[in-house]
Amino acid sequence: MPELPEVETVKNDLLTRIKNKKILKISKDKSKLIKNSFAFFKKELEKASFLSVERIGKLLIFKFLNSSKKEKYLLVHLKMTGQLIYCDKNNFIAGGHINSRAEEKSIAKQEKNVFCKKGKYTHIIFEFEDGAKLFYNDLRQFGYLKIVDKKELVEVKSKFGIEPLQKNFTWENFQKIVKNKKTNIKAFLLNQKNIAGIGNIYADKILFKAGVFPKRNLQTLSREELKNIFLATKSIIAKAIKKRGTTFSDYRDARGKPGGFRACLMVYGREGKLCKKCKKGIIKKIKVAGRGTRYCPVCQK
DNA sequence: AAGATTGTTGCTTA
DNA sequence: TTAAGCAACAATCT
Repeated sequence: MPELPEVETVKNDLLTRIKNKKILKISKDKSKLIKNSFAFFKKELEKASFLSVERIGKLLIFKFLNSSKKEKYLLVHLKMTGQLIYCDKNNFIAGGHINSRAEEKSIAKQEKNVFCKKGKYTHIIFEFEDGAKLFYNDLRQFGYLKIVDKKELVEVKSKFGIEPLQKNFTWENFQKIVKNKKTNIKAFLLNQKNIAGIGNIYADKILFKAGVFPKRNLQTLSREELKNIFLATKSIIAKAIKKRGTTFSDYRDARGKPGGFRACLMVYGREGKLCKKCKKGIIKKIKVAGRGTRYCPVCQK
């Protein structure tokens, strides 16, 4: 599932490829993913160009000027299974050439649900002036696209907490957010109003690294445990971005490629297996904050 | 074939 | 008033 590192990777991939390119045409299969009317969506975006691509939490923000030269923003949330796949006019999925049916098939086999052409789960296609295309694919169709103005953007942005890789994510600020909260640590990490961008996979990974049991209440955590969680958050998010994100099932970057962080997962998806760290504990799966949660009973107290 | 999957919202309760 | 917790929702796979 795309969380901060995955969305950051998509953002960076797209930025270099679509910035300032004129959008000629937008077509759709299912418009329910678009939260504006499709007529409005087309009218605003066709003949415009994306001036920048930004990210806050797990949300992508594409800035553009509409035909009246008003600054507008396209918000894209990939939720669980959304993908933005960029493909140039020669059918290069950026980073790899698809030039034969056989090759395409073999790639589709290894990486199901990735398309250099319109596929079963392609819902929206952006066509650019140079013949390149951007595919929005979404198997479960939980994601959304929405055009907003500056006022609404500010409103949306204000709901996010601190970004783990920004300067203001300091030990002091972290302690401030924790203060007076009464929930368990996993729910705290998942809440986008506290820290922006952490999802289920990275929350489990952070708590494993910090050696903290996910159900622990914030107020019972020692200063040292909190500091370990703070440091683990920083280092894990940074490392995951370096590895271009985690692919568990559906996530792909804008080049259609899986992320490289999966091998680094210590608990997610490893229930019933021996803990890689202590080699004693068997990874357990429980429910915390309504989410499947994996932990090592030996390493996490 | 029911249950699991996760990110987010909105409702209820404390 | 605010936060915590929980159900609901989206569509598909096992």
